[in-house]
Amino acid sequence: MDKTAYLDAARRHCESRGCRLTELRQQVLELVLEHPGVVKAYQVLADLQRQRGAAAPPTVYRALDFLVEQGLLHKVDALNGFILCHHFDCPHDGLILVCERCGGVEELDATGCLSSLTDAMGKVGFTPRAQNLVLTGTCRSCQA
Amino acid sequence: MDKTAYLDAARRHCESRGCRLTELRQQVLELVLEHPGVVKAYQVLADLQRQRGAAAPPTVYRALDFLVEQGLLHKVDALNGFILCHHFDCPHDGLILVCERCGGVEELDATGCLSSLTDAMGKVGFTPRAQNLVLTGTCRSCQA
DNA sequence: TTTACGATGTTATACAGTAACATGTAGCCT
DNA sequence: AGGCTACATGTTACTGTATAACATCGTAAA
Repeated sequence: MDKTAYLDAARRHCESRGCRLTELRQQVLELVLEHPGVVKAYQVLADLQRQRGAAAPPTVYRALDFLVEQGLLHKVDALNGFILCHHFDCPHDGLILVCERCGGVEELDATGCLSSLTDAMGKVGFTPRAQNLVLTGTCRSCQA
Repeated sequence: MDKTAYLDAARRHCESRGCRLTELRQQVLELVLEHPGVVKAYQVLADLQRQRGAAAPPTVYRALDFLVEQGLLHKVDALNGFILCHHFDCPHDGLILVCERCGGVEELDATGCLSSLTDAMGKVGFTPRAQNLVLTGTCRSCQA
C-alpha cells in the first residue's frame, strides 16, 4: 500500500468512527510515516516546526493521542515513542516487537499465543487495555 | 512474610549476588513497601526528603535502578512507576497486571501462558528484555 | 444569526530521567 | 600506617516527556 492509499484508508477509517482526520492530524501522521520504526513526540514536534514555523508540545500530543485512539498508532511505553499500526482496519491479536537498540519494529501474528494469556487474565476478571501487545527487547541483528 | 523478614530476605538475596543492600537502598525499598501498588520515583523522592531533609533525583533513581536490577522491583513503563516483586528468589515467568484506575497490582504465574509467546519470539531471533511481563488494564473491581 | 462544539493555538509549568563531577567510605595491598 | 582501588553517595545542572489552563477559531446545527 503506497502512501496516498494509506492516508485515504486512514481517513476513511476515522470517518467511519465518526471522527475527522484533519489537516494537522494527517500532517502528523505523515511525519510518523517518514520514520522507519519508533518515533518520539518531540521528534515529530521538531519536524512539524520545520514545516509550519511554530508548534508547541500540546499540538503534537493531541494529534498523537488522537491517532492512537483511532488505532492508527501504538504507543511504546518502554521507549516513550510511537509506531505505526498497519492493520488498523482488521482488528486481531498482534504481537509487536520493538528493538531497543535499532528501534526496528517487527509484527507477529500471535493470536494463538495470546489466547492462553487472555484466558488467564479473564479468570481473574482483568481486562487488558490494548489488544496489541507491545514488547521491547533485542532483535536478531542487534544481538551483538 | 512480615516486613523485617522480607527485608532480611532481600538483603540475603543481594548478598548472594555479590551486592550490598546499603542503608540508603534499604530505606528506599522500605518506602516502596509502604505503598500498596504502583509507586512513582518522585513520590519516593518526596518521602525520602521528609526522612533525611535533603535528597536529589539521582539518589532515588540510583537506588531504584539497583533494586530493579536485583529483581526486587519491577518497572512499569506504562505508568512511569515501580512495583514490588514478591518471588524475587524463585525466578519464574510472571505476569503482572496493573490496574490503571486503582493502581492495584496482581501477579499471576504465567509460565505456561508465556512459553508459546517466547517460542514465537525465539523463532524470529528476538530476545525480550524482561522475564516478567507487565500489562496494564482494568481490574475486576474497577470494571464499573 | 446565534449557539454549541470540536479543533487548534499559546503560555506556563509539572513530571521524569540523566550527565558530569565532587566527595565519602570500606577493603585491600605493600 | 599509608596509599590504592572500587563502589556508593552527594550535588548541580540540565534534557526530555507530558499536561493544565485558558484563548481563539471554524463549522455545522438550531
